[in-house]
Amino acid sequence: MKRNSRLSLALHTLAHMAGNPKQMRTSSDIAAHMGTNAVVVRRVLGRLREAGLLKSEKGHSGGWQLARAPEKITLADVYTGLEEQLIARNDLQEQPVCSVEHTLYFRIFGIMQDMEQTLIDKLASTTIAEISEAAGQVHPNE
Amino acid sequence: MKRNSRLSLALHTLAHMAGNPKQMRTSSDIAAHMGTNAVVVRRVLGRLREAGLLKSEKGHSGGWQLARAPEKITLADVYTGLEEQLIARNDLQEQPVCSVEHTLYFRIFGIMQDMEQTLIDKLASTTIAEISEAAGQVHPNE
DNA sequence: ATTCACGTAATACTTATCGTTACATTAGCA
DNA sequence: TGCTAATGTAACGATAAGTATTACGTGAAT
Repeated sequence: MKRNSRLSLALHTLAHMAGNPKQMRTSSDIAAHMGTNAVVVRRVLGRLREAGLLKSEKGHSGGWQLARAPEKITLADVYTGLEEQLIARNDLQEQPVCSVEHTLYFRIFGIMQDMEQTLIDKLASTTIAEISEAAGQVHPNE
Repeated sequence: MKRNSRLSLALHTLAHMAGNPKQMRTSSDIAAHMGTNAVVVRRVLGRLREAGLLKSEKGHSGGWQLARAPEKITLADVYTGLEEQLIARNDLQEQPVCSVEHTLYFRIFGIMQDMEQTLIDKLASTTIAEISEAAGQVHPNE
């Protein structure tokens, strides 16, 4: 078990979808490809649906699809859609009383905020369509 | 309990030490101030001793001290001394077979490596002496 | 010698994440 | 209308990382 594999799972799945946006994929099929469980897939992709990146349909012939063109979905969209906060997570406890800790808190907090934004900027420069193309489409149906 | 409080603990402790470098501090006293256990303190500070930032002495009147002037210890020294890898940790599994995953892996890996270096650069611009001064030395003996 | 401090192994505790099961809901299809 | 296949979610268990605690060995000062 890895810590925080949600982003990998999401990016990997959407990059595949970018290779064939029309195709409807079930959480079960996706889970098999990713080596995990269908419920886990639905949990992760559910967040991206709320973020407007994916559509899901219930019932027979239901499943998952991109909600918009893969050229218009960046890696940053996926990252922020998951509300990950990989860097600037607030385990920098509550407001400290000690003046040294207080000073450190704000210095580090500021740096982490900058870093978080830098990461998003870097991720924003690549779309899932580019990933799909770069991968060479070895499996055009996936 | 917080996840990865080692860096906070280390920075906080060293910033205090910067305010009065001559003073010898016991892991017990430090632990009391930080709200943790003496063994935890020794574990964390032990890494910084190996990194050459601290000296420790056993026996009566033993304890911990900075190994060099606080003006010559940056936040980056502390970070790298702990070998933290806050960002670029390798929970990006082994070499993937799937071409899409492979492509993603290298793209993300490259970004994370850049981020890690960026973080170190940012931390390197501040010394623990500066933190101590900015904190206003409310408690000159700590 | 005794005491005080570090060094470290072993173990338990806590928390986040992931995996699994179970069941309700919804939509197509015969 | 029932059956099947899919999502949506709650509940619970399993695992791993981090931290806390206990215990004991070692070294140095008094």
